[in-house]
Amino acid sequence: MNIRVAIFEDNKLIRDAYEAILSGTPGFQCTGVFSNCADLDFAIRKSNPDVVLMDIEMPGIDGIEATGFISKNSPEIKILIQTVFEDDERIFAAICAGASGYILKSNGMIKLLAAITEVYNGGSPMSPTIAARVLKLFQRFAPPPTTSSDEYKLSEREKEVLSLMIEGMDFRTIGNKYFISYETVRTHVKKIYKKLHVTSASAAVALAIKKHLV
Amino acid sequence: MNIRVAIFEDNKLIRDAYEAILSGTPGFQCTGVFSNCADLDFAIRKSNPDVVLMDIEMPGIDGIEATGFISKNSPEIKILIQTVFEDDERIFAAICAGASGYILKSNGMIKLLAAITEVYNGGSPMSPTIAARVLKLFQRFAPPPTTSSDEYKLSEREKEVLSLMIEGMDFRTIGNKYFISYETVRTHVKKIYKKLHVTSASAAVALAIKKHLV
DNA sequence: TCAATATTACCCCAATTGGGGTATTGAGCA
DNA sequence: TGCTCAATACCCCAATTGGGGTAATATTGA
Repeated sequence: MNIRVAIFEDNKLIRDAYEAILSGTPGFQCTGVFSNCADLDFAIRKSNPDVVLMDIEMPGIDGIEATGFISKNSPEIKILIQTVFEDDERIFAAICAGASGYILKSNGMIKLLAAITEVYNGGSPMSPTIAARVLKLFQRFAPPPTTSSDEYKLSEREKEVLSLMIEGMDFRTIGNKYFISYETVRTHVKKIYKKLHVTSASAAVALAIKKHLV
Repeated sequence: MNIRVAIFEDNKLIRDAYEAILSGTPGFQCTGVFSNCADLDFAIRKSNPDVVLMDIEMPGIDGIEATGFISKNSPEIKILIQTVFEDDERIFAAICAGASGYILKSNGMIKLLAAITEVYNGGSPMSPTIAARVLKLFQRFAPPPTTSSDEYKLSEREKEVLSLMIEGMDFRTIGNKYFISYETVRTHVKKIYKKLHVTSASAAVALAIKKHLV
């Protein structure tokens, strides 16, 4: 199966080069080439891509706006940002908009193909310089010392039960899911509450989500 | 000029392999090999590295603690985390501790050398899978994106009540907080459930947190 | 090997919750 | 001026939850 790639790039030379490379490489398939995001919705539906190769700098709707639109409406599509810039603002905006990868145009065609494959497979290729900026941004925005999540030492079963509580299931339904009795679920829940120092499902769920215990 | 590298790794086989590779490759120099972080301060002063290759899983002081210590006391030293694990908690902790790069042990020796060079030059090499997790973590802490919090059209009072439910308060306590009766709180809660299409406090709390309704 | 823990399961009982009503007051709006 | 809706408050009742036990089995760890 080929990886279906749609290209958004305003520079004709680069655009044609990308298209040629993708069309000429086994495993890849260029299903759409666009010089702007004017009719983005149509472009996406028409090209039906697995991966979008997105230039940030474009006239009209820019690549970050377009990224936000695509990731909101078609979250299954991976978006690989391509740019000549590496400033914090754009990186930050692109990530928040839902970009899956962020590489520099200077990286060359072989790396580009590798990056496309990686985003397709769920990874997030980033140039090391980009990654360095992401880490710095991360450290800046990171919340105060969160308690290490297995601080509470929940057992595997307890985590499973807790995760279904987060889905809003009642104890009987949880029991059915795991083929254990209602009373057993209750036993687990009681232990969870003791370990988390809470006395209600709401508080347990809130804590679990906030501290990412599951 | 060689890149001076100190190795912290408890597995002797891996440790020796790293040392051999580094010693045998032009441009690199292994200035210290340590099986634990017992005398970390001394180890760093003695080996005076440009780059520390740090294993996360180590007996005694683990790699993350050690990373925090080094980056605090010698911020000019780059720390490249090496691990077999790729769970969010460790990645997050390592980044916050000041790691410059985070790669998987399965990545192989050639990539290891490339990664060392990249951290030395100020980049942050990351496996694409690691990077994907970092981006997800990032998006989690970044500004509340899509969720138009008034999607569900909760009234102000309802949002207030919901926010206290997230704190794990029971209805009576919530009533006392806002100087309204227990029954009124229940009335609000019922309306909240209808608006959110849930039937339990847990589900309401989970939805509220996930979609940033409050 | 012995102790601790995880997982399973049940009992009892009080408290809370979920869902269905009804009703009054006041604000905002056509 | 009616109409709608938010906010307040109460009633009833069934179901679920929270907290306290006890106990068997299996696995783990020291």
